[in-house]
Amino acid sequence: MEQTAPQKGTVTQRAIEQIKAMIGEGLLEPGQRLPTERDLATQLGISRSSMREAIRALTVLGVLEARHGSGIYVTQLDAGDLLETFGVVADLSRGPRLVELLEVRRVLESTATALAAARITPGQLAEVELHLAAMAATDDPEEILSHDLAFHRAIAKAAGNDTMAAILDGLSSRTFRARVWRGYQEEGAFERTGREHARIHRALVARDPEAARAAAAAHVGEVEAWMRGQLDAEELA
Amino acid sequence: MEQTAPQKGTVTQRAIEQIKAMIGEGLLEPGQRLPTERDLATQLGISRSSMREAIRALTVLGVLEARHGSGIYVTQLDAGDLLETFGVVADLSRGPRLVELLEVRRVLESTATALAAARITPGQLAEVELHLAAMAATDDPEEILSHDLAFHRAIAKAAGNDTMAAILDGLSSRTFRARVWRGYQEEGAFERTGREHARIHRALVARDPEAARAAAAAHVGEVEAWMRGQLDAEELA
DNA sequence: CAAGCCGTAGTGGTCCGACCACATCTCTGG
DNA sequence: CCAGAGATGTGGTCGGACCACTACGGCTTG
Repeated sequence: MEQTAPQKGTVTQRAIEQIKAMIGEGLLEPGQRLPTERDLATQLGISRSSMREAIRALTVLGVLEARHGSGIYVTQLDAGDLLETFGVVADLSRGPRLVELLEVRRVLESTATALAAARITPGQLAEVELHLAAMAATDDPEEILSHDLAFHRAIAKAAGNDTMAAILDGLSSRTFRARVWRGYQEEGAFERTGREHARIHRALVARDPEAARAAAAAHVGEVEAWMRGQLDAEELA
Repeated sequence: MEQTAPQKGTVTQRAIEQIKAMIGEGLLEPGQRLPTERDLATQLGISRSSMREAIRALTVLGVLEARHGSGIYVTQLDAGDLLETFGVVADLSRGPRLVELLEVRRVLESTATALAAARITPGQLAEVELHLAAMAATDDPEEILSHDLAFHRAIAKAAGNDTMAAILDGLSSRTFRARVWRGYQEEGAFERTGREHARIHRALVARDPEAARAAAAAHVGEVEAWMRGQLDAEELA
């Protein structure tokens, strides 16, 4: 009698689409609490198991958030929430795709750095300098990695485009970065990296977008070139 | 006794990480078939329900693919597979974030178009021209939309960076594009769009990367400006 | 002998009902 | 008035049953 959906795909898939549609149509606002799993399952006419799978799917996509004992909530739908999954791409990529990833990062990072040079506030600049100093003050690779990430993240944030910053964040996921640094440090590339960071910093201080763009592009380009070299070496082996 | 994992997070979450790790470490190759859900659940010491949720999660991430009656397989892990989820970002974004999305797209699309101008093959150029002609030959908005998407997709593909192409694809998801076109056509912007496409095409034929970059940036920039105008109008209302 | 049909075993898909772990509110006792 | 103990409701996990579909093999048939 009530034939709302004409049977396409699995029930779970349908449930995912329906909830997504509800959010898209504004029926569910960011931060809002959803009915319980049991109620939702009843409403959509499916079992709780299937509903749970749908919820799990939307959870990993950063659309929903399940709090044990409390309920299911729509996330803020921030760029960061939705783009968190981007990290798995970097983690699971290998070979030629790593170069492609770096190519994309070079394009975005140089643009973001240029924008940051024009827009960065004194407070944001101070944070950038903090990470820069921290990197120079230690020899612990783990710590350097952390501040390297934070350094670029702070710059991306200062560019004023959260979406771009979130993508860059995913493009530089921790495990991805760690893989690069591991082989990187054996070639005594720390000094050169430090110089490149300093160059980027100078451009930000000078509020020179063109210089910032060039410095950032060169910085990522170095890693890119190194990665290409690694791939060629592997091929010969 | 055998305390392999020291209880962190939910069981399902752990299962997701474990399978992801297996793939990351090369224990599971692209295209390979996994054990059955029942066996996997036993191996990881969890129930089938939890295992199914983990599989569902990795499925929506484009890492695994479940074929009813056949088994579970690792995808090719292509950029397209992994970045399919990117579309939901575009679908669920609203307001200012749409502008940010277009800003990212402008940066990437202009770069991709420039690369395409340098690398495009005659065959690829022919496909681009096919969609260009198809757009000019019809008045059906639906069909124009399809060929508009295909036009840009073909160019991105010709740039030779599949990852970048996949991101651009997500950035121009169908529903996102449809929303723009709907209001766009009321302002008789078809002609201008046509001219912009022609300009891009000329640059490709001339194999002029700089011209291609400029044309693509201007093209996306137009949409960007229109979107900004829409937002301002909404604010006043 | 070869080609096609068909049955069967095995797989993912769905459902159910029970119980556990945790968060939150309420009610009690000081 | 407040702190703590309990009750309630929520998501998390489990086990088992059955359905829908695929793939494979043997069987029939030409």
